[in-house]
Amino acid sequence: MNLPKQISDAARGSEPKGEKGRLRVAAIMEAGVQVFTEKGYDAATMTEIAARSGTAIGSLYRFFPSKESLADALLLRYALHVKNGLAEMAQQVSELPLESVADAFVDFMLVLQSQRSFANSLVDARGASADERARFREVMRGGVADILRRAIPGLSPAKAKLMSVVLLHTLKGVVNTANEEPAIRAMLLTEIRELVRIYLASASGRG
Amino acid sequence: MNLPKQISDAARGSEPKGEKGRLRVAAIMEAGVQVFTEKGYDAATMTEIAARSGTAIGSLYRFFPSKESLADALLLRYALHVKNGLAEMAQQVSELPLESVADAFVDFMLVLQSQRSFANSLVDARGASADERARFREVMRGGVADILRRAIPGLSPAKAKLMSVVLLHTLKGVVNTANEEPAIRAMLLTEIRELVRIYLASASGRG
Amino acid sequence: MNLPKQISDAARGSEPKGEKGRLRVAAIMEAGVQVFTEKGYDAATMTEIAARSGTAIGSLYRFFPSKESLADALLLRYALHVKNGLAEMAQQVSELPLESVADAFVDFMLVLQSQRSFANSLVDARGASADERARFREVMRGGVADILRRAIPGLSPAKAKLMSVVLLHTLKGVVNTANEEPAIRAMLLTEIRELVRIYLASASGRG
Amino acid sequence: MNLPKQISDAARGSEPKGEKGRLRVAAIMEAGVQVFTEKGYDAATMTEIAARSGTAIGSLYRFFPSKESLADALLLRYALHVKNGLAEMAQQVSELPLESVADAFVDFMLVLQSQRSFANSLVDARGASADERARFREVMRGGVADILRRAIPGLSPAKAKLMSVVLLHTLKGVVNTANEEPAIRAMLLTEIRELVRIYLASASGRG
DNA sequence: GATGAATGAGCCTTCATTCAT
DNA sequence: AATGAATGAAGGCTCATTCAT
Repeated sequence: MNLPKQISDAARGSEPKGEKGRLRVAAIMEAGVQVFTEKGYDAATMTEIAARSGTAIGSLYRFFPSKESLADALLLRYALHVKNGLAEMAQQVSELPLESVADAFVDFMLVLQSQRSFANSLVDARGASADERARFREVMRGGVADILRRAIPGLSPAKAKLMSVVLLHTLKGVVNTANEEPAIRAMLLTEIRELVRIYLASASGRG
Repeated sequence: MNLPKQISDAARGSEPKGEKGRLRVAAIMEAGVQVFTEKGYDAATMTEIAARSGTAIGSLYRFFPSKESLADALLLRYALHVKNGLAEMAQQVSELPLESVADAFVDFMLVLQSQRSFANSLVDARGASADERARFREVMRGGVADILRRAIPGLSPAKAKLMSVVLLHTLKGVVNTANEEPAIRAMLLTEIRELVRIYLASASGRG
Repeated sequence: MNLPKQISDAARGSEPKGEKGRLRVAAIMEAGVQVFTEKGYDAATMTEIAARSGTAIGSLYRFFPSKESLADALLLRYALHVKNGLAEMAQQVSELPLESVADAFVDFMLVLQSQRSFANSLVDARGASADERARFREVMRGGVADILRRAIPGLSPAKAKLMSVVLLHTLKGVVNTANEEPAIRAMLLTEIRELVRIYLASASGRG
Repeated sequence: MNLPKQISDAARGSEPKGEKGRLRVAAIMEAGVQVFTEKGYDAATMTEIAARSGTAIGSLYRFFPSKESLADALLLRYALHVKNGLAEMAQQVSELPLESVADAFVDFMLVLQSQRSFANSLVDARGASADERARFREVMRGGVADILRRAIPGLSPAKAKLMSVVLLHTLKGVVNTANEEPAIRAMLLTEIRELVRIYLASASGRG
């Protein structure tokens, strides 16, 4: 796919050079996350990403042959990250009361947060390729749907999928609170927690 | 501010030229909405907006001295539009059962929809100025908060404001459903309606 | 096709602005011929062509939306020029002795000369679009074949076409002599004249 | 000059490394011919040439310190090759009827053909240095002139040189036929043979 | 000596904005 | 006031060449 060339090389074995390459890729990706987050996909420039990561523009293009490929890689990495997180959550969820599950969702978004808002720009602003964006959405929805079915026994797969879409959107609200003043933000988070809680409760009742 | 120059002129009195100017501004704004919606803020070009509105690029710049100012004006107009809609809703809301209020919110978003997604691009993609975006948010929140207080007697202003933020975000989900397949979309809307309903009900109970 | 936008505009009527545009297009094309000739298609830069024609790079792109389109336009113009020249020659040819026809061919190439070598770069170096290059070749061959049939009664169309290819190539040699020292060049031209002469004579005999 | 450094080294004596070096140089040159032929001088990249020859880019630059130097070396080698071919032809030519000499020229170009078109790119596209290109031309002309004097007794050196230029250009037409459809091509070749034949015959008569 | 990651000048192209007409 | 040609900064991207390992 759009994985950086170096990553696939590095996957085969990690010589000293691979090590340096990996560091560089990491630096670029970090810079990418930063710049995309700050400016949005279109306004972000490869030159700035290169500069911010201490890389020559040519080197950046060595690892990511296009702006889109960088966005894709970032999105993919993030998707993987989230997937793992959700998988973990899935394993603990069956033993948790529904309220805690709600909290877990919110907390999960809180943890992602910083890495998250850039994902929003890439997904919303058509930054990444259509494919990658679709994949991303699917991963998110699948992971959440899975948790929901464990948390709410008897929930049909279809219903879980539906809920995952709505829930995911609601949780996106958590990230958006980042722009509010701290005091307000805290209250907003509480409010969102409450909303998620009653959503799950309701579904549990209905289901 | 970023109001079109002609608008302030026109405010003073409407000579034939003012009339023509108003028409032209309207045409530009319509074209602006179209192009921003289709391409997003960054990818939209002033030249295309001018062409699409049958205006010379120079004239466009006479009315809107920068791309951002056009985005600002569009956002402002939209905010006003929404404000009115919400104000209308506010007047009917006190006599409605809470479920109907929930539906009204969703239906309202559905009505806005087309005009709405462009607003999202401008707000999310930093198309408009930070000021205008903030103003936009405030208008939305204020209007919704007002409705909430009427729909749910005893709701404190602060709580209403808080809820408006969360509710607004949830309702944004309505617009996003536009990308889903029709069958799925219908179910998603139902799901969102349900969520809004229980949210209001819960607030009513808690309040 | 790839005609400069301004040219088609100007074709409709020539207002003062059209006049300026035409001048500018002419300047650009002249600079294009120069630079393409000196450096070849690939090594030529749009920036230099712009500078050499006293045009801002943006303006250049207003008239010729891509490097290739400029090359195409240049080739087309040249093709038209040659076509006319050949058509003219065609009308005088039936009354001329074969030797004079041969000379006419060589002289014709001599006249074209300066404009010619750039055409060679564009055609040989894949500078222009494949279409335009094919069209160019066809025009040249058709024109020459036509002349041949008038000059050599009884020449079949197929044979004329064949001969036009060979003759055209031979005549290309005239242009190449431009790099030789004057004294040598004169003798080379005489030699080529002789070759063309005997080629025509032979064909006349054979035909 | 632009000879590969290793070649001069190798000239002194051939240690194992010299042997390996010579192989490598050969591989690079082969790849160079391929890539230059396929893409033309400008579009060819050193990286691809390196890859195609199984050589590290750094090594390529050890042998050929610049793209131009590689082109020069290729042209030189080709010139030598042609020189030998012409020398061979020269020895058989005195016993051949003039028609066969004409055919021999055409056949010779046919044989070179594949290696030839790359030379055209390098020479026409200014790929190689001006010096090397001049040298190349001289070699070709000298070789052909020599043959001409043997084939046509009494031909003055000056006249032979003159004819060689014209003849060489005509023969270049043989290579160009490669782009035509096979049926057409066959006829073109016949036509060229005929032209060369009468050219030689004429010179023989005149001489 | 071999390797290939790193470099950065420079290319083609776009587009917001200006200003002469 | 209207027009649209002109401008040039800036962006994404390529590739010849270098140099640390």
